[in-house]
Amino acid sequence: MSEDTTPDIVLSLEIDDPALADRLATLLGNVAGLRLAAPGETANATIVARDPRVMPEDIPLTQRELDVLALMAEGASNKMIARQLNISVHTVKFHVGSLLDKLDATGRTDAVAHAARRGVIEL
Amino acid sequence: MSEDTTPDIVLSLEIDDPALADRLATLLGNVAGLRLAAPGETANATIVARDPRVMPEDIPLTQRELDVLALMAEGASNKMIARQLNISVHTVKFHVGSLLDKLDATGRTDAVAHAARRGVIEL
DNA sequence: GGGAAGACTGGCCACCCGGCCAGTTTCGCA
DNA sequence: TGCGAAACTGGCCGGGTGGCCAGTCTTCCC
Repeated sequence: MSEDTTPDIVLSLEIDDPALADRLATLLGNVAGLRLAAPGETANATIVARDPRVMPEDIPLTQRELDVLALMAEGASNKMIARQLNISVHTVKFHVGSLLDKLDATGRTDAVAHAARRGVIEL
Repeated sequence: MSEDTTPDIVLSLEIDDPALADRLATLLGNVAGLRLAAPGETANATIVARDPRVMPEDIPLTQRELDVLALMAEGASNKMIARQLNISVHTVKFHVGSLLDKLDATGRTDAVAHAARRGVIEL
């Protein structure tokens, strides 16, 4: 049945919602040139869906907090952030404190992890 | 054309490889019940493909280092990690030091960010 | 005019972090 | 049997972090 050099595209599904996963599997099963990955098979691409219940509201961070957060994610210390942003270390601490508060984090590492999880920043 | 309550599933594409993205777009464009997302539209699911060239070598971390790393990503302090793993704070520091070394990080926040980027851990 | 929010700064302080030194034990492999 | 790797522990210490207090300035809005 095949023709030449182009094999099927192999897709894997990572969908939280069982109903959606089912519909997709059914629809994609009938598409020529596509194939769903067998268990353990490495796919060319993955279809993902974040459960909408998981990301409720986005956190209202100010521009300055985003600036600080981005540098934190780069592993910068308060001193380095202060230099980069041309503000005092005290001000950096002030913004970091707000971030820990808003992101419900216990420390800067936790804050970066939370922010990445919620899509506030991209690692 | 429509029938009842079931709208099309909206898919967005996030594919590094232009050729693959093109093939998928073509194939999926002809599937009834599916639709590709318009720019800015929120999709039900996203098709992603990580460029294999992007993840070269994996870092040889020991089991214990992975344990520590996972807890670090949760925002745990050295003391908390020590309690969790039933080892001394000194030993935790020892493993953290190795992690900073292997992950080429300047601090624990940087280490977690690097590890997440390289797929060593999942946030 | 008064209030609220954001950005900014300072001092102070307990605690944490990371790097240095040193050591022990256990395990697998040559 | 020795040798390295991994895991584990200790002391020490400079610097970083986070929380508390206090304040100023600007901007926006009622």
